[in-house]
Formats: sequence, C-alpha cells, structure tokens
Amino acid sequence: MTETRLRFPPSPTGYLHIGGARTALYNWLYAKKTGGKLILRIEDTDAERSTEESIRGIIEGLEWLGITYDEGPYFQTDFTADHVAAAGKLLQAGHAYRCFCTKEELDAKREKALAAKQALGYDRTCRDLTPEQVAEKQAAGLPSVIRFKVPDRQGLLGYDDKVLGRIECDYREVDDFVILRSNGKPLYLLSNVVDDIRDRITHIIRGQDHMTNTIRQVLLYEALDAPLPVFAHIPLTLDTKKAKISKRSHGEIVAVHFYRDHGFIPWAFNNFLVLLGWSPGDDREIFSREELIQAFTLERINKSSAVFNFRRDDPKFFTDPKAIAINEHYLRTMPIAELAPMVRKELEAEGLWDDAWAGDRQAWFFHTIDLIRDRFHTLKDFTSLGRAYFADDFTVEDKPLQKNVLKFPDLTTWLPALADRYAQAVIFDAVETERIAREMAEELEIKPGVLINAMRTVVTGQLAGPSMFEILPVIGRDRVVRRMREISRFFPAP
RNA sequence: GUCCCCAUCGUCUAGUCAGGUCCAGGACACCGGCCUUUCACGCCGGCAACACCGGUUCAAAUCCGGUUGGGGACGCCA
Repeated sequence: MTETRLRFPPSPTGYLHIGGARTALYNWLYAKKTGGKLILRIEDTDAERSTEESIRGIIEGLEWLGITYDEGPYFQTDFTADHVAAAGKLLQAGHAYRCFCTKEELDAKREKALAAKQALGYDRTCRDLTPEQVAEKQAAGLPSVIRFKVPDRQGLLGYDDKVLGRIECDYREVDDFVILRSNGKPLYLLSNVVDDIRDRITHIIRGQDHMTNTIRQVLLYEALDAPLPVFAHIPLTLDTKKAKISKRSHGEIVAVHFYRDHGFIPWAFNNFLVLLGWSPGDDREIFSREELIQAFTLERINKSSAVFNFRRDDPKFFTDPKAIAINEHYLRTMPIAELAPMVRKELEAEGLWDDAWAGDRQAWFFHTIDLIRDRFHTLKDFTSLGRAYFADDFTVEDKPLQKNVLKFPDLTTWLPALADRYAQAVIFDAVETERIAREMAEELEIKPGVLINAMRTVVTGQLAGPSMFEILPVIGRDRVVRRMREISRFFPAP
C-alpha cells in the first residue's frame, strides 16, 4: 500500500476560520492515523485577493492549533507553468477548446437566464468552432479562454465519496468550464487538480461546498490520465441561522485567532472542532491527541451539516457553550505542569509575571493555579478573575462589595481587628486562620460568614472562589493583612 | 430556475448500512435539589427529539416512494 498523502490548500484571502481549521484538522488526523503526510499548499492564484498577511495568519493559526504539516508551504503560483502546460495538453488532445465569448456577453446571458428563471450555465457557443474559425478570430486579435470540453456521453458521471457514498449526476448537467483565463492564467479547477496530481495526493478531505467542483475535477483527472484520489466531503459548519460560516459575514467570532486571543487551550479547541461533524460512535467526547488519532475514521464523519452555536454579546457565553465547556474541562483537569506555561504567557502579557514563579516559588505557582482553576473558563480568567493572586491592582467587583461589605459598616473596625490578629498569629495556615476568624465572630456575636465573605471580597475582589481559608495562605499574610486593613476605602468618606 | 447533498432533544451527537434489545442513549445548555463561609466548583435529579404522508413488514428512527424543510453549487473566485 502506498503512503497516504493529504493536503490542506487554503486560499490566502483572510484569516483562518473554524471551517478551514476543522478541514485542516480532519486532514491532519487522517494523515497521522494512516502514517501518511500532510501537505500545506497556499492557493494564491487569485492575485488580487491574496495577501501576505493572510498567509502569515493561516500559518500562525495552524501552528497555534498544533496542526503540523510534513511538506510545504507550497505556493500554487510557483507552478503556473505546469497548469498552463496542462491546459495546452488538454487543448491539443481535444479535451478542451478556445472560447471567444466575452465576459460581458456571458454576464448578460447569465442575468437573462436568472431573470427568466432558466437554467444558468454556459451555452456552448464556441464548442464547435472549426479550426478555421478559431484561426480567424485569433488572427483578428480576439482574446479567448480555454474551456474544458465535457464529454458528450449518455449515462451518469460520478465518484464514490467516503462520507456520502456514491455521488452521480448527468453529464449534461455539467457546463464546459473555463480552465485558462484570457490573460493566460490558470483557474482553480485546473490548478488544483494539476497540483494534487503532482503532489501525489491520495485523499482529498474538503467541505461539501466543493461537491460540484469534484464532479468537474473527476473529468479532469480522466482527461489528464491520472488516478482518482479518494474523496471525502465533510459537512459544512453553519451559523445559528443555518447559513454557511464565512469570514465576511461573521467576522472575528469564526476566526481561529479569536479563540487564541480569548484564552482557549489549543488542544481543547481542536477537541471541540472535531466533534462538529464527527463522533467516535460511543459516548467519549474528550480525547487526548493520541486517542483522537486512534479513534478517527472517515467513515464516522457525519453527512449532515453542523451548527456552530456561537453567541455574541452574551456575558456568560461569548461563543458556543460547548466549546467553552470543553475548554473548561481541559483547564480544570490537565496536568498543572502543562497548564502552567499557558498561564505564564497570560501573566507575561499583562506584565504580572515574576521569574521566581518558575524558580523558588514554582511550587506556590502550581498550587495557586490548581486552587483557582476549578471555577475558571479560559486562560484569560487567571489575569482577570484571578488577578488578586498575582497582583495588587485587582478590581473589587461591585456585587460582592454591596452584598458583603457595604451592608455592614462595622466591618471597618472588625476587619482591621481581624487583620491584627492575623498579623500576630504564630502560624498562618488554613486551620489557624479559620479558628481565629470563627473565634472573633463568636466574640462579636455575628455569623462567621460576615467576616469570611467580607474577607473574600477585599482579599480577592470576587463574590465566589475556593475555600477562603485555603486562599489566605496562598495570597500570603502580608497582602491579606494589608487588604483587610484598607477596607475603609470602600466606604464613602464620613 | 437547474443540479447535488442532507433531515433524531435548543446545540453537538449515538442508534440507520446488517428492522425487534429504543415509549430513543450521551454531552453541552436550561430547570430543580443537595453541599457550602461564597460560587458560573462538585454531586443528585428533571425537562427535551425520530419533519410530514404513504408503502413494505408480525415489527420501522432504521428499508422504499413522495411531500415539506434546510444547505451547497451553478464566476475569466478559491
């Protein structure tokens, strides 16, 4: 059996979006599973829309996701000569012909057909031009494109799709498509096939929006006398209104970099993505890299499209809740040693990082992450909700302030008093701080919760969090005492 | 308009190919309860779907036909 060779061929006309990322992931998984190769090919034949920035963005996106490729990036424009040669060969062999119809004529016909609700498509005007007629028009300097000549055959044209099964349509339904523009530049349908043949691609995993392309490309493989690769058309990712997700209409929310910038763990995002159109057949949903490679098969890819259930401007769910849930799962369960570098990056970006946390204080750093991560959703939470553990410039949220502090003006004396006891305590650990706090509450004849919740508020800024007495030693006696003594600053001046 | 594809809880899906074990399972979300100094933590429970019509069959989510609905494509874009 020959080596499997797959490719991911993005067109560099924008950022990498989740649909493209998922396609890349499926190709990558299949390559890994079969011990094959993944090739990255930048399809930049549309010079007007291709940009350097987009190429960089796509590569960075793949890198962030951890989708590695074995060859490339190749650039399609580097192989223009091959494409042009192939077009010439098809012309010579009678598989293609020159067409002199102008864009204007074609546009007019298309619009007319659209208005009359007639079938769209090329009417074969130039298909049967005699060699003399062609020579005459060329001599007159008329520009021409090269069109593929769809064979005049009875019966059905088709191929076997790995996920959809047999796909067929009538030969007459396929238009004679353009393979070379009037300016001599090749077009996608041709370039793509020529490149796939040269790169010896064995499996093409792409979106179902390519199904009509595949039908036409099957003809190209035949005319070019090349073996047909295996095709697998994966379902599309739709938005909540069931429209195809696109960069243009959805913007950042569908961009891979959005998830990087919102504190997603790369593998968690892959794990979410793979489930959008594939399932292992049992109840598993969380997979390590190796488990997923092992479990992944083309046969278990879904036929029907999936809705990416993202939300906008929702304070709780800024994107698909399931994506967040999977991210949380990883955030809360992965080995601290793997999570710590990601947290470090977040802290560094906020200017909060202290090198000691990678040295003498690494145990503290790991313990702190472990203590607070249970309630976090993304890596961003470490520098927002968890800021008080790493810095003094944290925000005290209004809700706990109202509920736990301002409601009890006596706290301006109670809390500094408790702070004094903490300052003088022989030991400052969870057991001792709790004993002291409860003892004082008893003396004051108040519920311990009043002191505890007030402490939580001024020490962490948050309404909720881990056990208060676990928190205190982590934040450290000095900081705790200082924050408790400063409670008056939250009350309006008398 | 033409062609192609698809159709199970709000969302992602299992079950469909080999009909009975499915008055349909899991996850997320939602709702309720418990735990707790707090909580968007944890634990327990609940709500919730086979698009419709017909056929085949002792038996249909599963097979067949039709209807409806959704999506995609129809470029000298990729």
